[in-house]
Amino acid sequence: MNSFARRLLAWFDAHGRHDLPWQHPRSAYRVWVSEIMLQQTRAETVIPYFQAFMARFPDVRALADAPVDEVLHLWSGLGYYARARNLHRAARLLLECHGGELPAERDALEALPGIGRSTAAAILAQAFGQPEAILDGNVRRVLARHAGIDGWPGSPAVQRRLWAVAEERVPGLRMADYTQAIMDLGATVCARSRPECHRCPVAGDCVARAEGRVADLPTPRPVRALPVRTRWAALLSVPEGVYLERRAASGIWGGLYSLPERDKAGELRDWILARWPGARQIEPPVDRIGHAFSHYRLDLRLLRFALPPAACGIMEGEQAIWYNSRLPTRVGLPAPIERLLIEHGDSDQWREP
DNA sequence: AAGACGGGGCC
DNA sequence: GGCCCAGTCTT
Repeated sequence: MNSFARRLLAWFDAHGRHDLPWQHPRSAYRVWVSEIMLQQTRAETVIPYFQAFMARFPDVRALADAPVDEVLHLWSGLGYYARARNLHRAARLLLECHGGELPAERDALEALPGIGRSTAAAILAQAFGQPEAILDGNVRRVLARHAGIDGWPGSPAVQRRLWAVAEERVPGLRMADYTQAIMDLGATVCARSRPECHRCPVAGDCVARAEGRVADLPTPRPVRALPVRTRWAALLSVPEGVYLERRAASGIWGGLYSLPERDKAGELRDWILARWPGARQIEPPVDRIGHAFSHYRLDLRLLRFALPPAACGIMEGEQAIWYNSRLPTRVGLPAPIERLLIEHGDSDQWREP
């Protein structure tokens, strides 16, 4: 075993995290779900979602048998909702093609939706003990610093070098522990800001440490300004609730339920009045929700409407619901929309006086 | 190769 | 308010 892995494992035995929920018990299914949740999301954020998910979907069959809306419901607030839809699709594929078990082969894993190179490797290493290298954000940071690799890790050339280093250092033994160890080191000691090099088991031969470049590695992504996108949304109230419709499966908030939206206020108003001729706009007319995505900033402006009492019954359909925060429907909601509905609570307050 | 895709935690 | 995270998929 190489010296890097040996020191890391000794550190892990003494200081690593041994109490994460997906470690007890460590089944392939639990490792898989945890790895998907952990994509782009911190462990502390994931833990409560993981617990709720396992309570509701204890195995592949429970997940496959559930309606996708319920999976999205338990994913609400976690973001990147394609992950949840892929997880659900993959569970159904596992039942069809792999007897409901996760395959222990890299190609078969990577063929499942939502599983790429790193996640496949994480499952193989942690659930099956195979000598596969992972390369997630934490590992990228540890290796870029320890090996002194310059350049933004998003670029293909830098990625290739990082993968090569990651593979060189795989120990072959204790793969579950090693995989957890290198992620833990990145999550705790070798953190993005204020790394604690004095506590690092591999600081002795860390290139960034030796060259005083710990704070400069890994190289940050090139800067670019975020565009602002303005959209108009309608808060349509009846005593029974607020009108929500299912969004398209792809794109922002895919598959979640949200307020009807248009690019222009006029388009939105015209659509509403055509559908509900008795709708009346409520003053003050405009409220707004600001929301930052990784690639643009959303300025969502709200128009409020009260509908005639009979409106509710007409519109019930599979793609639209009347949502009441006191009797929440089990569907996925975007985090800022859920906050709005909770803040305003009872829909009765939007009724006309 | 580049862009799309969420939300929260941290500074 | 900016940065970026336990990546993958689409184009």
